Amino acid sequence: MSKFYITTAIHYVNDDPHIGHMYENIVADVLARHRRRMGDDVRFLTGTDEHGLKIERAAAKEGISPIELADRVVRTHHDLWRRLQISHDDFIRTTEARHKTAVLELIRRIRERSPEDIYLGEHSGWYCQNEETFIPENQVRDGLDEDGHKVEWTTERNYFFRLSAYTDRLLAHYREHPDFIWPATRLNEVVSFVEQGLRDLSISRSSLKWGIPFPGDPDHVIYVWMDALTNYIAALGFGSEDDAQFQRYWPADMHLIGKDIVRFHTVYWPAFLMAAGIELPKRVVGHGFWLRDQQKISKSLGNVVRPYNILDDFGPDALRYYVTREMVFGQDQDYSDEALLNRYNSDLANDLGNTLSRAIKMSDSYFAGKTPPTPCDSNDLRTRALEVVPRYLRQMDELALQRALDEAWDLLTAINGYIVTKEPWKHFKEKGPDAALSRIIWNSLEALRIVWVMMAPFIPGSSREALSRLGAGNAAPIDAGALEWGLLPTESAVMATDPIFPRVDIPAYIGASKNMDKPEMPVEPHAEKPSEPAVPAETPGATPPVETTQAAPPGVALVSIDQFMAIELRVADVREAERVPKSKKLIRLTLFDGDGERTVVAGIGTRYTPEELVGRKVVVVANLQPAKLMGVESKGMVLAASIDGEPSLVAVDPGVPAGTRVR
RNA sequence: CGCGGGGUGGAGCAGUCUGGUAGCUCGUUGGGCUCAUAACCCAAAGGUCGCAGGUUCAAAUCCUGUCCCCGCAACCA
Repeated sequence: MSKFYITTAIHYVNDDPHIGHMYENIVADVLARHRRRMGDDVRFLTGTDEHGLKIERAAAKEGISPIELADRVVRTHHDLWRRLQISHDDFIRTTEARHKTAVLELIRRIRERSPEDIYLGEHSGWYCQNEETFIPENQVRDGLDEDGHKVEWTTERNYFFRLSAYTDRLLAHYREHPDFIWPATRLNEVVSFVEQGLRDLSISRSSLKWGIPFPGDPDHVIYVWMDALTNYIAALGFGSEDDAQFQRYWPADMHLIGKDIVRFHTVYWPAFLMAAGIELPKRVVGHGFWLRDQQKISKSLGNVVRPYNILDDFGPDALRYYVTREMVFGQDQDYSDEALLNRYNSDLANDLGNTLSRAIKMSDSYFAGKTPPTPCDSNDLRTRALEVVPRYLRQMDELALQRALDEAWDLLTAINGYIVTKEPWKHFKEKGPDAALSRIIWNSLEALRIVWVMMAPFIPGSSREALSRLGAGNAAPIDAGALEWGLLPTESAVMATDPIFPRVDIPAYIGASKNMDKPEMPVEPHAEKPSEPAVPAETPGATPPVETTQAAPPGVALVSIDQFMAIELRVADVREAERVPKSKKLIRLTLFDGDGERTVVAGIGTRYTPEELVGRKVVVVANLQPAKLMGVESKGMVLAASIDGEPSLVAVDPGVPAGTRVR
């Protein structure tokens, strides 16, 4: 029996899981269920990443400890995976003792085996006193971070991993293991990244407290990737007294992750393992993203998809089927409830469910509530099944889930065709339930049984139910053997009951739940959601988008009239306007504000042309801290309403002279 | 020359690596059936595969150029 160890990324507990996380776990689950049924000794791991600044600060904001926050969010993760029938064998949290043990052991081994590879060095960056942390370069503007706090160029002593020493070894590994990274386009990206040469990696922070203390230097905690990635071996008991599972299951057969974190899994992680003398995972698979209206999902766009309503109303299998059927594995795909429901109606209700109903109904009425007495071992359906099943298995092995489903449909469609051709209802009227009719119905049911067995990893709950209704037995194993032709028992009770996938009236459903797939619908309503602060771009585990901070909703923080008056808003005339070279949406405006001219750069180029701006009156924030954008100094800011990123300038009546105060 | 993805019948996509009658799902139209969930079956209409060159007996597929769209990054003060 071969083993199969598959992992998802560990999801960051700053928020409830969205469609991207669900997709990842569903795909991993489909693969895990498939391998299990093919007889492999499967180990399926998922979990949560709980350390880091983002959690630390979100917890502080709520006045609770980080672990309390993590505990709470983890509950919703568990809840969701249970509802989606994710069959993981283990769930790891980076705050668990076993995880800490493993991380410390990994570092110990690296130091023992490659003493030069972890060293104390200096890390320089923009440090914010107020937040006690380094701010990524792209969040620093003009000496201020995103929240307007002052930052200083600071040097901190950190522990480093000598990643630079692994360039050649990594490249050699990619060459010798072309399957290491999937799909191939990702491999190319990684190779070209590594070929540019690698820089050493900072693996500790003294400014951060919520993490694992660095061994031998408790002023530091272990930073991000050295912590997070280790979960894959920590869950197997690496570094503990009982590492039997590690011996058994490592190296992982597949790390399933989002395409955004492929680099960390194919560069950092293998380098760490090489340094420690541990075998490398066999394969890293980067899946695509779910988009919303062709756009990346992000909180600031307000388009985070959490189809909990679909789960409530249609159960896990509608969602499981949709995400695996609709997405070409590895590529991006647009999500919509409507597309999901169309799939549900046309595939699950009309094809899968309806065919089940019609076959069962006939067996029920022609053969007294049972499967027919006469089986059949040679016919068109059997021939088709014998062709389809091996193709299906091949597609499953190649991660072509969509095509595997296509194969199942090939047989399913053949069943409908077979029934129409044989016209069993006519046969019954003319000749009654004879052996010929028995064979026709039995063949249909048997082919259906195989279809539903093929569907089992994708829609396990419905498959179990369908097989039971078919008379295949409640407890019949859904294993590799179940894909053989001829297993349906004769004269076994069938259940002709309600449709397994009732059709849905899509316009009515969508009309009735306007906000159905709109954002922010948690599994369980939280009393209060932490609005998380900006985060370093390198967020491990959090699959798709690194979500950006959204401005607080109205009514959260009140400002006094004095505070408001401190902002000087003025009417200004646009005297000149031109696009900032090479920029997409920046326009450089020369404004007359009553006193003199000033240059303001505005990000309105997607909506306005320079020509139409000249001569307009705009409202400008006159006393804003200047900032440099694309090399152009901007002294102020033009007010505009923004609809989905499309700006619309705030206007005043034409007669208002430049310089007039706005309030 | 920043990095990457994409442009294929009305919609959404596969096919491109390994050139050889352009395929799938949905939708549309006509017919059939009545066992089934207004389901199912058959048939038809509908595409010069973004554009222009080139290689070739043959190009959606290979090469060159070009236009457009979308992510990331840079620039949303």
